[in-house]
Amino acid sequence: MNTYSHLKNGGHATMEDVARKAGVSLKSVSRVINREPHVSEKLRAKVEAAIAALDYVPDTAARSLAGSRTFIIGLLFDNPSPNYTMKIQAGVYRACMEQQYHMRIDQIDSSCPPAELDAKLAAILRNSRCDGFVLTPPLTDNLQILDTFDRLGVRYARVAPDIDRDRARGVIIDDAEAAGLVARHFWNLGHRRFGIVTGPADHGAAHRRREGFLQALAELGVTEPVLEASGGFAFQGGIQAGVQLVSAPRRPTAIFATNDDSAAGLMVSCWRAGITVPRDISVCGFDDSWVAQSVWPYLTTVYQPIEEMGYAAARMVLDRGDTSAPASALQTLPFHLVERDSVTVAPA
Amino acid sequence: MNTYSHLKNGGHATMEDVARKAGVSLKSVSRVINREPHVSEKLRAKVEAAIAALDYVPDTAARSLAGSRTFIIGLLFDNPSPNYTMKIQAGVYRACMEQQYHMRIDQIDSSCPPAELDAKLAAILRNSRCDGFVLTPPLTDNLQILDTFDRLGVRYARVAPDIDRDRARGVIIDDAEAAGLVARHFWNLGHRRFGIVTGPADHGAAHRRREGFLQALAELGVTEPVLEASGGFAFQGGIQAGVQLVSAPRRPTAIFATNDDSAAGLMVSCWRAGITVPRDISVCGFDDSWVAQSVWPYLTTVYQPIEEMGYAAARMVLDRGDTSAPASALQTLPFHLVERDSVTVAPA
DNA sequence: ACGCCGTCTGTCAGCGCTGTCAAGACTGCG
DNA sequence: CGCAGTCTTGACAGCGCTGACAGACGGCGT
Repeated sequence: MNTYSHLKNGGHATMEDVARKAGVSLKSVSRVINREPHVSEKLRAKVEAAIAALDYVPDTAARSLAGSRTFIIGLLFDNPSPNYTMKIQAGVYRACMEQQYHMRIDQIDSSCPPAELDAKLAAILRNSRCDGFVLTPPLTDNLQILDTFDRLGVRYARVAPDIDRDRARGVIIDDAEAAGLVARHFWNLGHRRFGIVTGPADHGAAHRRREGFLQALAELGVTEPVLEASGGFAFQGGIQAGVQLVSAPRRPTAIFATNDDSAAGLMVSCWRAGITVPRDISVCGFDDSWVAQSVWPYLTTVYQPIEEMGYAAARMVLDRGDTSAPASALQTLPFHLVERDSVTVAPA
Repeated sequence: MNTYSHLKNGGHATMEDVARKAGVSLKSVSRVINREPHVSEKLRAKVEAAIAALDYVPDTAARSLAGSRTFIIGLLFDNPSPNYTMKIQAGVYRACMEQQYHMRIDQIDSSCPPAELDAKLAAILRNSRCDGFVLTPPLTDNLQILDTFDRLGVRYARVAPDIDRDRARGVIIDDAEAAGLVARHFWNLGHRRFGIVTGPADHGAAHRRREGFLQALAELGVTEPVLEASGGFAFQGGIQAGVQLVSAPRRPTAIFATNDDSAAGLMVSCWRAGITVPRDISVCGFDDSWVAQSVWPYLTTVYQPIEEMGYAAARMVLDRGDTSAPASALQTLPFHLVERDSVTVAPA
């Protein structure tokens, strides 16, 4: 004998219950729920009161069966980093909740042969049609996926797009500017000899971070060449890069590792070479990922609003009504430096 | 002018198309799809041929609207560790794909006040009714959730349950046995003085790992007391535990950190104290998480089949038909030792 | 021969909602 | 005062599928 025993349906109010209670037609309830125009204030109030009274929640299955929307947005990823993916996911999830949407998740191995990728894409598009997709790196820059979506008129937003940036909606941060911030931070602490652990050659963000760092340094008047070593955005790569950097004749006093994983590896190399971080060398990472606080000393790093990027991308997919923004708008989100323990003043 | 232009629906075959093509009734197609009994081989073959020919995929929304199933299973988590959660999620996802199910994800903050938790649960149960849930730690052992689900007759499976283990379906590993394996591994390498970094006091698995380690050591004939320090399953805690362990008068030569994060912290303490891992001290972790390969030396650790646990739990929720197994069956999955670089023979 | 039961197949009414269409209530204007 | 145009509301037919039910058929016992 529960509160809802007056309802035919097993405990769940339906739109019909709401309509009856409010004394209006089914369609009017539907209009209120979908925020359609041309609904009088009075009617809206009545319906909303009835909805609240009955604790009514529209049935997604029925809505998508009857209407043209599916109330699902898909998150496509192919990222080995669980931290990154989880954060994006949390953001997308939050956006979905706000709009009564569901989130679907699909992993795609973008390194597989084109034919296989095609099949996988077709399966995703067919099995559960979504109202839109959020693309995360490296899928963000996969032309095959982009072309397929554009050809089929599928709605999507890109997280951290690199190539062809204004091809579609996307969310980015200003990597070059962030790297410049690191450069100036080092400089202000008195550092004058610099090193950088670069990322994968074909990775757009990695490229922009390097450029930004180098250019800021040049603007600061640094003439001594910056030592470079490739870390491939990986822990192991960071170790190897560290070995090179640390044994250089004129050793840098400050090294910018372009992501946290390689920064962690770099620090290991320092330890092994008997160099104390940050006393002898300052190390700055990028991402503020989980690993930044799983190393010692805790990593000074650039915070990237990854969850916010997921959120923003999802909103771009969701906000269909908003025709004011062009379909290819790029949104730039703020970053900031997280000062922890791996960076300090230059040694005397 | 695409391949499917003969279909009324926009490119997607419906059950009606299949029925017409196979020359059978709608209901017969439905029977084949749902693997209902009393379907002749001949009819099944015809229908399956038509399904294949039309590339037909049943519409989930329609199925759940018409039938009693929703084709959604929910994954409830409240775990700060993205690694763990991602792995569980991958397993659940795989199980869902196999059965044409969707996966829903909901984060619940189990530390919030009971009233709030109740509200959150009600919202989840109401907003998108699921056919069942997978509960991950620490939700697994949350009595309020368990009670609510049992009272409402909601189907669920528990990942790594601790208390009240045979209250419902669940997937576990034998933590005590795994810890024993570590103990014997140390022993076989000649270690005779041991330490352990324990986990949170109220954490069942942490407790069992400690017990298993201690008991195996006792069985091996170790009489010297095992040094203990609490690491709370965290990096920072591992550092602190390491400080204690490392400065002990009769320093252990082998330390079992009951999870990888605390093992990473422990190793940091070793470095800082001028102790080389594994030359001076062998360190073994537990979980084989991401961090195990983000430290140097790479961590020897116990692999826990986390993704498999998610998969198995999801299967328990999905396999409704299988009445052969009791509703409270526990499934125990295998683990194994991953030998990397942080454990070696005892120093002379 | 008959009825009974078990197997196989089909008919049909919705599930809860939205899109379409149309009607009623206004408004402004000639 | 009448008419077109706009705003507001409602009636109704499905969306694609499943559950309940009924009919057809063959083998069995009596």
